[in-house]
Amino acid sequence: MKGCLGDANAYTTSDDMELRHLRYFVAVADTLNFTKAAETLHLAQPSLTRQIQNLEEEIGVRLLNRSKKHVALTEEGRAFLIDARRMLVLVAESIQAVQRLSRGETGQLNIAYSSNFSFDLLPQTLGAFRQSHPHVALNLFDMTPAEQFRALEAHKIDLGFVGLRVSAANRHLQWACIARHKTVVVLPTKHPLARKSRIRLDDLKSMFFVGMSEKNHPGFREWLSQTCQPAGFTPRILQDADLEPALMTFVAEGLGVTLAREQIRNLPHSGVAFRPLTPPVHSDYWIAWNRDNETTALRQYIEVIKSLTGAFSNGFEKAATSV
Amino acid sequence: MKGCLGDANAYTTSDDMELRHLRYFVAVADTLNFTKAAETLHLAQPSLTRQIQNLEEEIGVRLLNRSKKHVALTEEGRAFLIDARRMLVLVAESIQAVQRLSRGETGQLNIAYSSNFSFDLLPQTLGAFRQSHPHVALNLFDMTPAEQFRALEAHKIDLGFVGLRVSAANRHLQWACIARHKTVVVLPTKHPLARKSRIRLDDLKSMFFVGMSEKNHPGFREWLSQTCQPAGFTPRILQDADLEPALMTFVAEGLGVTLAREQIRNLPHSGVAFRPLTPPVHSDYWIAWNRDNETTALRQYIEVIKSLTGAFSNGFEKAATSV
DNA sequence: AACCCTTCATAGCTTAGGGCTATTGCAGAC
DNA sequence: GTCTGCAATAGCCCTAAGCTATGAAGGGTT
Repeated sequence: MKGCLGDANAYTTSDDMELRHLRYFVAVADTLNFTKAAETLHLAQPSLTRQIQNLEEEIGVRLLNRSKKHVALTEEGRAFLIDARRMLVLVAESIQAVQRLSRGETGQLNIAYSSNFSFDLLPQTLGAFRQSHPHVALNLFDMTPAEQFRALEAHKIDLGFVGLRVSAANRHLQWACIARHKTVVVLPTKHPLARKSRIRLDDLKSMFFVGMSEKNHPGFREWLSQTCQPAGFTPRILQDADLEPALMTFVAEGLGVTLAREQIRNLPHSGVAFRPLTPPVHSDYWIAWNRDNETTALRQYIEVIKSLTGAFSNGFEKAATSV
Repeated sequence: MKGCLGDANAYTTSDDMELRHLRYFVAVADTLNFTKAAETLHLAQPSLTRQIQNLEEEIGVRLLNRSKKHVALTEEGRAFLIDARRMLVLVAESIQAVQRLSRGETGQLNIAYSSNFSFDLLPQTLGAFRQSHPHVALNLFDMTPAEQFRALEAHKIDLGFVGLRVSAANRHLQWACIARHKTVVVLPTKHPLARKSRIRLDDLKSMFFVGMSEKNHPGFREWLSQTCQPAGFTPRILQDADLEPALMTFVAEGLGVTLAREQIRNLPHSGVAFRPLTPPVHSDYWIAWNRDNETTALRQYIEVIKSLTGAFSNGFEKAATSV
């Protein structure tokens, strides 16, 4: 695969043949007339003659039989012509392919999301992007946020719908806030506070909390603390849940209350009540990707996401996208 | 396939990309280090830097991310690297293929012969050639001499075991005499002359002859006349045969006598006798090929033929091969 | 035969650009 | 901070690709 440095044979395959020679040779072979070929190449005939001579000398094989008056391909010339055409086609196609790639028209996007927190933005953005970029392959992966961060670091995915922004994360990460969700209090139905239709943060000051494990949901504790900070307390977390269903169970069993995005209501639940906060508190939803992995397709997908989110919650993404 | 002259897109696929750019790019991609890549290319680093810049500018796509200190491939770079390697491999392989072709190691040989005149030289030469040139494809075609001449003219075959040399033929033909056969008189068994064990040409002066049709065996009449000329007569041909079996039948039926190579005895015959001439008369056996079609493989096959024929009948081929 | 036309090869000049050296500028490492 | 490693830039040189002019050799025409 590499340079074949030590190989004596590789040396015979002359290193100063160039595509120019192939282009010229094909032109001559097409017309079997140096003068006409030179014209179509916008070239003087002696230059062409010389280059073809160089080519033949280079590979050590006579490709053309020139009798004054008639030019004909030799057997070798016929064989080489086929290959020369193939090479030129391959060159042109490769360039076009890479250009399409750089325009975001082709490529792959590996996207991770958390199924536990299904929200309708993902399919919506995928649909819109697929329409404008039909030749980009979209590969979806269901991962916990922690898995997403690892996959981002290992370059296994290009974009993660991670939810919470993590301050301590890999500094190569790029972030964008794509939604702002209402935060709700999750508490047992038989909890005294459940009788109130709206709950103040302050009401939660002395409560025990159930949290999401750092192992699966990095940033949850930090987010919870920051959310409660305006009320002047730090939530005391008694128990961690690995996944959202466990969180619901723990709350139902009275191990504590918690805060979550209002989408958590979509999860199946029993014995659990949801109450809005008053005044309302919002939680930003973030996506993350690798700064050094900014494919055009990725950038354009993020643009699609932004334009869609901007449509239903305008005004905040300017601040959000700034790192 | 051709130049795609009118196509606007073809213009974007820049015409001054060269294999050099690919070689350099692959080197850089291999090491991800301009300085080291330049070394392995026996090149100064600034030159390499410039060429890679040119390449990127040329195709309009950033292939490498250079942060001072680290060089990395972009998505586009990864894609292009694969193609670049493919192209360079194709170039090297094409050159080697055409070189093998020019050394006669590969290729095709289309060879025609006349089955009616099977003589052991053809299989013998094929066997020897196959051993020294195992990768040359040998295609055999059974044709009458006339068909061979037409096929030679149409470049459908590369070499014909035509037998008789034809003076009026295509002037692009090249000839070689590869054997000298004894000429025998073919006559009915009940013919008075059949009682003699040896016949003088002179004995045939007043006979009627059976010949081979010009349509299938061009040159036969000429050969017959020239053979009889030393005896001072021109054979009178009453009847032409299209193929050798018919010739035998005609002779057996008493339509006339004829002359032929002694190999004609190998054909099934009844009512026909063969008698040597005294003094002995010889007939040269010729092969023919196109002067403008002299593949190396063909040339080497002819060499094999000559060396084999030279082994059992030395001395005559010098004169014979001269046109 | 004389002539012209076509076409490839050669000679010699010009110049673009590929390569070189020297240097800068930046980012990590110590 | 200083040192080191490495890519980019600046500016010069010289190879070689391109040009014009000319030669030479067939083929066709008169």
